[in-house]
Amino acid sequence: MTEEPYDPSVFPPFAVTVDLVVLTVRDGQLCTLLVERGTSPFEGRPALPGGFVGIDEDLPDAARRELLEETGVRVRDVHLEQLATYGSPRRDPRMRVVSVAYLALAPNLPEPQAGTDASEAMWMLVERALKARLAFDHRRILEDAVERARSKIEYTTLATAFCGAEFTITYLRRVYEAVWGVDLDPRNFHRKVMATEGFVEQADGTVASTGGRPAQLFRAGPATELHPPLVR
Amino acid sequence: MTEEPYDPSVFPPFAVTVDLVVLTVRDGQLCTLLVERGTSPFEGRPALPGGFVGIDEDLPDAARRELLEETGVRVRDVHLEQLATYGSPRRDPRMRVVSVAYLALAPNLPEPQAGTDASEAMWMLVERALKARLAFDHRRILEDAVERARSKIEYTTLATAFCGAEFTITYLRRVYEAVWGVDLDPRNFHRKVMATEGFVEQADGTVASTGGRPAQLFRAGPATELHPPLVR
DNA sequence: CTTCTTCTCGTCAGGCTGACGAGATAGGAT
DNA sequence: ATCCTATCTCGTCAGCCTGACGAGAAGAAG
Repeated sequence: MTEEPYDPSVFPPFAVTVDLVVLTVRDGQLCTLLVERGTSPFEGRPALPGGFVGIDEDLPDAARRELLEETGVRVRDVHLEQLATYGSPRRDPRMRVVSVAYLALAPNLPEPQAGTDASEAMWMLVERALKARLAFDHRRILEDAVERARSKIEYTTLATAFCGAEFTITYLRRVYEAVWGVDLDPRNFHRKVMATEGFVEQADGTVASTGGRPAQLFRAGPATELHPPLVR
Repeated sequence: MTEEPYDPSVFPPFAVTVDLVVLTVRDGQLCTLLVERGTSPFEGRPALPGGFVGIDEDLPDAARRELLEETGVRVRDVHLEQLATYGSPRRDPRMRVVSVAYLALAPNLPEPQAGTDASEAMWMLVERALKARLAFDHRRILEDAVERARSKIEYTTLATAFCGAEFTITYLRRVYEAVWGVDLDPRNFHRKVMATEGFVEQADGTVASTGGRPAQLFRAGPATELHPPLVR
């Protein structure tokens, strides 16, 4: 059952696609980017952005390209990582498709602009998207993505990927609260973040106000893992 | 760039394979299963077991089939999970291949038997395999698999997948020591495992000896996650 | 019976966490 | 100007968990 080289007839031809779960925090709530399908199957249903991988295109490149085409977002600004691969024989009724799903974590992005390729893209609350009738097996992919994000911010500094270049400790806390769906004690959270070396580092501009005492601004630090982790 | 249905010419044809990283602990050392390639490219080099996915075959089924064909191991006895997907355009010089890698954790298995399909399979110390010149990008896949296994036994009960049906706490500790490459304090490890509800449960047969006081036998318990985790 | 080995149970100091008090520093109302 | 309110930041304290390690229990070997 090993490979016979150079004869394409011996291996079955698959289509390979990438699907993207783009997560962000808008107004303190976890949102994901969806597009409305314009063609059969699942016409009119919301779906994850994605598309076919070119025959000479690397998988992460395909993910970056789709992200740019469908949302106008450059990957420079977002964290992108492979999530998992979904290849059930009947997940696409037309043909055998294996889809490599990617997870993107982005800071609060503007609403997709009409008139661009991204005009059909929209942000939806994750909570609502999980109840919607998504195309293909995209609901399952979204579930897996959210669970991945929830656990990864426990033991890595990835929560800063949801923030802009500079942010306050409170904003970082709201990210955790949105992703985990819980309330955290502001004082303990502050202590914990400041005690973790390399998680955040102080930015010069030291203030920003929301009605109370101004908060100091921070940047993401060089650390990538949290020892010990921030537990849910 | 969206899909044009029913016309196979619009999407590029890929070959899809599964590759398997089978890890086990033999003689207190972490080992992986390799096969020697009999054909070009990389003829004669050690490689991960694997092969093409059938056009109507689900990905986990293909992994189970390859595992059985190349090692004689039934998946009933092992833990199998998807690791990641590797699809660099030039990872196989013959054609465009996307490989879905699976990670299998198995209890101490017998040496593959000569005369079977698995006759070319062999166990190799992971440490040594990582220095060997593996075929394709299999070294990278093996690195990722080992790192996955190392971190997963921190916060899940998966270490029991390396044990047989019944085992001692000491054997479980040796699994951790082999996978992590560290020494653990037997007394603290024992306390920690016993304090984690559902990690292990006592088996009736209460003894087994290795020169000192007999140890009690345990089975894997119903828990799947460790709260709090066992830290490296 | 003595010695050796390994398993199992305890002890104790130090660190981390959750719960919560309280001062610091701003804007807005009177 | 002064008070009020909201938020940020720093402290306190008891309780749990961890690492380091002592010591008895239970068998094998000589």
